[in-house]
Amino acid sequence: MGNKSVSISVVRRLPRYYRFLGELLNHSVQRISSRELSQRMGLTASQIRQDLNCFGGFGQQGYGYNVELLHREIGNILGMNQHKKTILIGVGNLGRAILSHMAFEEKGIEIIGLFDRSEALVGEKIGGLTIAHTDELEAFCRERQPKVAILCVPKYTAEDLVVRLCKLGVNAYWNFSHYDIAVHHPGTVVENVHLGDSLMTLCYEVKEMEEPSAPQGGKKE
Amino acid sequence: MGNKSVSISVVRRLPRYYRFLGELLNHSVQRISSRELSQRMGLTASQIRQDLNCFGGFGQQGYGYNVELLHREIGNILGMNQHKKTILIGVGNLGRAILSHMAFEEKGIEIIGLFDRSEALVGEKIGGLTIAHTDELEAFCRERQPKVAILCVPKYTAEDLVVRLCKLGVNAYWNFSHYDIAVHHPGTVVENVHLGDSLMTLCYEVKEMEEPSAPQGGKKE
DNA sequence: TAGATTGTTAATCGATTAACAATC
DNA sequence: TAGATTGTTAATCGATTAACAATC
Repeated sequence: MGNKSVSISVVRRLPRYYRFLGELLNHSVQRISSRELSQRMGLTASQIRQDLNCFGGFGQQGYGYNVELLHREIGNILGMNQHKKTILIGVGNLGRAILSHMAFEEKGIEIIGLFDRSEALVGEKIGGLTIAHTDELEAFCRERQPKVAILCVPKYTAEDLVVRLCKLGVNAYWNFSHYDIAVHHPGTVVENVHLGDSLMTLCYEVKEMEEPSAPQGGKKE
Repeated sequence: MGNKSVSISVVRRLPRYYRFLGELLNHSVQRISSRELSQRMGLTASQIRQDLNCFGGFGQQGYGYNVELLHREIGNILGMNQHKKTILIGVGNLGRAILSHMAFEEKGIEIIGLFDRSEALVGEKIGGLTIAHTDELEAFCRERQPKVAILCVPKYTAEDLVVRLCKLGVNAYWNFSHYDIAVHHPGTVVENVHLGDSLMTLCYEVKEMEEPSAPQGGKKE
């Protein structure tokens, strides 16, 4: 079929489609047209049809899309039926929040290990898993072969960890640190969550809303 | 100067520039060319120059950019010198993680109130602020006039809260919920942090890496 | 001055939207 | 069949990259 790889813009919209379809499903909606979905989601119908057709013809002319089928298909495309062995490193506030907050299993992620470098935390149990010291990473990874790591550690810690993890065959990262994994380790798959960047973007927009595009400093006169 | 509003793609890159420049500053680097910065950041020099020139001519031909000046300018563009009155709603795991994790003041955000609807949490003190019940929102906002709300609550709670907050003049949201504020309340400024979506995007890429673009179900044959 | 590097215009590339024939 | 709505091609729009004259 010669699929040329789907653009990241499209991929990033899939989870949102998945959520909306899940809700329609909860409301027992059986079919939906691209037009109606587009109105609910604030997109164009064209875009929805284009996006979906990157992966296959899931609709039917004159009818629209079967909600349940489409929901399931997108779930499969996103790999939510998998069991990707995953470790989480850094069990501070953020790590704990993520652990308790995300529905990992239903996203195809299986957390098989927790690590921290603070002796005070090592040995503590969270959701059936015991926090191990980061010194144990090598032994653990050789035995259990995790594919994904969630990094809830500061930048300088991440830097060292990623070097070690890459050697151990971990090449996918959900990265909450400011360390630029993709730049330093090409060939890895990285999804960055830069909360600070997001907040700063909001700040910009707030400022813009209040005093629209005040010309900046700029050129000497 | 007739600034036409800067595209969101550009704005989203500003925090990253800011971080890189901050680090150069820490390493006592005084000047940098777009070319060298582009290599460090994994961008093109062209893009950096285009981006910066949306806001003014901060460089100097034959020299490059003064790191300290540029860092400060971008900080100002992002409004980091402001004191935006902000409330945080939902002081569970995620809310706490964010409170302890973000350097709010240095981003121009001043947290002036914490709210939760759980009686068990009301009265607890975190970082000098006492958690109040969400019932108090109206009284609080009328008196203190916050501009920004951070929503660390589930979707159905957010739905109700945003309606109330909009009436109270809060029109900027850092949104961790799945409620689609922008679709339902045009005129607000919203920055979504959809952790689940981010994780699912990673899952897709992991799957793609392992079994490159397996053709999907698609058309009946 | 010569060399370096910007600011800015033009060219390219990619993503979104519009249009419409195919078809259920 | 007539109406609806897809899948897909073509047109538009916007963002990125390349090129180069301006200038420090």
